[in-house]
Amino acid sequence: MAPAKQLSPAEETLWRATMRIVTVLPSHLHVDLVRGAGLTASEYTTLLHLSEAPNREARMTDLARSIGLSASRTTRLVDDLQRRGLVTKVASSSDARSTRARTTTNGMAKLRIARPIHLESVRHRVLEHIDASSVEQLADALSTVARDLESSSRPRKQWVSPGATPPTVVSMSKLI
Amino acid sequence: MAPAKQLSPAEETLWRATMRIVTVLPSHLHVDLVRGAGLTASEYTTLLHLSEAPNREARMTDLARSIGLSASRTTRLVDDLQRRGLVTKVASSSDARSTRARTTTNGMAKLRIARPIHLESVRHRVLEHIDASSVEQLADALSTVARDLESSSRPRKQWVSPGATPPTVVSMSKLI
DNA sequence: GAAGATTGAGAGCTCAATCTTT
DNA sequence: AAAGATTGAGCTCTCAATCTTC
Repeated sequence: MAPAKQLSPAEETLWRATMRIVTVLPSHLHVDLVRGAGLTASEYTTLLHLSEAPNREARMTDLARSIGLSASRTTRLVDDLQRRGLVTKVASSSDARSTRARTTTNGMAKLRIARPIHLESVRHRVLEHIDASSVEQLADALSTVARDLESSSRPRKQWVSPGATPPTVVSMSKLI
Repeated sequence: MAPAKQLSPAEETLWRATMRIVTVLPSHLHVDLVRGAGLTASEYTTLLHLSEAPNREARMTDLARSIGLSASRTTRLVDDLQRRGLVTKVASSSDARSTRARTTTNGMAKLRIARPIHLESVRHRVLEHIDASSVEQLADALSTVARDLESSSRPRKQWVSPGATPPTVVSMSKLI
């Protein structure tokens, strides 16, 4: 465990930019989507993942993992989408413990409306501001970071500090 | 308004990596900080910004803007830090409307403990996985994106869809 | 009236505890 | 026991409304 070196100037620049993007981008995309299509980011992602799954359906647990939310949040999210007619929950035929979520025709229609709105948002907020010639190398570099991030220890359970165990809710406002 | 072109393969790769980073990185950094130093990401950022400000203090409104949180959230955050002795609130001498937050000696000490822990986290989670030769160009590209993100219309107020106005809370779970 | 700060209400999310089925 | 899903409690955060001072 080295004694935590300072960041080099280039690293510091990179880091501040990263933090700013990580902080600000999600809310932009979210708002664009809510305004344009009446879907939250989580709802859009849920519908998108289901739409790409075999038979347009998935187990709750698998869905939770792929959209990156907790099981409990996924339950409430899907229940809400069901109330709005965009998704249905069906009992699994092979395992009575599990529930499967499936997109309805309305859900697919909603997604077809939302998709171009979101793509436009992605272009407008990010892609337009990247030089076309550097897209490829950027894709490479960030893919590596993303992959290694996945494999690094998941930040769950277990606590090192003594005493109480504060809950792990994340916010992140411009950590530098 | 063009009819929303699809993403090219390279763009799609870049986009998925971006979304994965934006989704996963904050929670990693947050947890590393909470475990290692007993500060949330927002608390750390607050202390850091105050520590860099003239006289280690700032108006609540200015602080809110620089840490990227709402005024109300900042109020409650600072109140909590004050309860823990890391910050004090002082009345402004020039404008009776405004309150200024100032870090205490304890707050500075806490920050000195947290800083190397956070830097180690940043290196471990991100910088280590980037080739040294590409840090500079990455810094350039992301800085441009970050800058343009700042200047693009802030996603506040005003609604286009008819009827109710859903609140704008963001989550973002792997939007693709 | 507008700006600065706070309070009230409520959304999104997580963890821990629980219930059912394997 | 362990896995899948849900419920209860509680945190972070935002918007809208309010209060005070300019």
